[in-house]
Amino acid sequence: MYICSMYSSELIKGTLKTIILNLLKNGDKMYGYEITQKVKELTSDKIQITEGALYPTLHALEKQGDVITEKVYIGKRVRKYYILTDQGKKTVSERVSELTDFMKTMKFLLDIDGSVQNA
Amino acid sequence: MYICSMYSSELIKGTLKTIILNLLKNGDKMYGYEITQKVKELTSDKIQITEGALYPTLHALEKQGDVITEKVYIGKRVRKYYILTDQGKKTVSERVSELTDFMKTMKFLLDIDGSVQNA
DNA sequence: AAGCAATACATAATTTTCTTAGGTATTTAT
DNA sequence: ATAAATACCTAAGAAAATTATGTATTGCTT
Repeated sequence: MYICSMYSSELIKGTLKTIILNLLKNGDKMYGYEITQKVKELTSDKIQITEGALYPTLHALEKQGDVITEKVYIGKRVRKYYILTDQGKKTVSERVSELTDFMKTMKFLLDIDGSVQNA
Repeated sequence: MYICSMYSSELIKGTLKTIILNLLKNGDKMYGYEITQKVKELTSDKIQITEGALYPTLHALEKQGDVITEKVYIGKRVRKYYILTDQGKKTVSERVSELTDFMKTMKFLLDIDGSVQNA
């Protein structure tokens, strides 16, 4: 899984596209490595995206038209920036709403018996 | 995926064990079919566990010692009840805490840029 | 200057987990 | 009678991650 340090490997999957798209939401262009570092930083190392998960996902997002890319050379080293398309913007809000709704449903489902979770 | 009606097939995976274990938390013994119906009912049809996902998961939970089973015959039809073990109780609280924490992390990660989600 | 860590990209084999599709059989409602 | 609901199960395939590689540049340390 792309989560290494904190969460068990079976817990949550399928949120990677949502995480990536959401980071690009406000028009920032970001490159792959930058995304991994940003997520790591924002979550205090709780979520660490591995490269084996990241790059195939970025390529899939490009293929389905949610992002376009822009290569930039920093010296001899290449950086591939990812920018959200208009379609991508639609996808982000759909995905985030969906995830928000799912989390509400899960919260209800897990608290339903009356016991209160420590959080 | 085991979610049919509402959530996209890529969104969330890996929460099935947590859902099942949590339903058994307060000592209720439940059988497979009952679990699918309970989840369907509690989530207003938003989450529908398919049998192809359910039974292998139940067998895995038994194998790893989180539940034990008890066969009961209702007429000629068999029901296999699942009951949480002491180890299972530990697993539930770990899983639920983990999921709760992950959802908090995700919420922070998705709201970080200042925009407010409609929920 | 050598060597290691960090930066930056990428793919491939494997594993896990779910979907889809199939199978058996009993009970209840029409 | 026959269809729908109840109740169990497995197997083939797909999707998404993990783990293990690979390449190459840049910066830091000794």
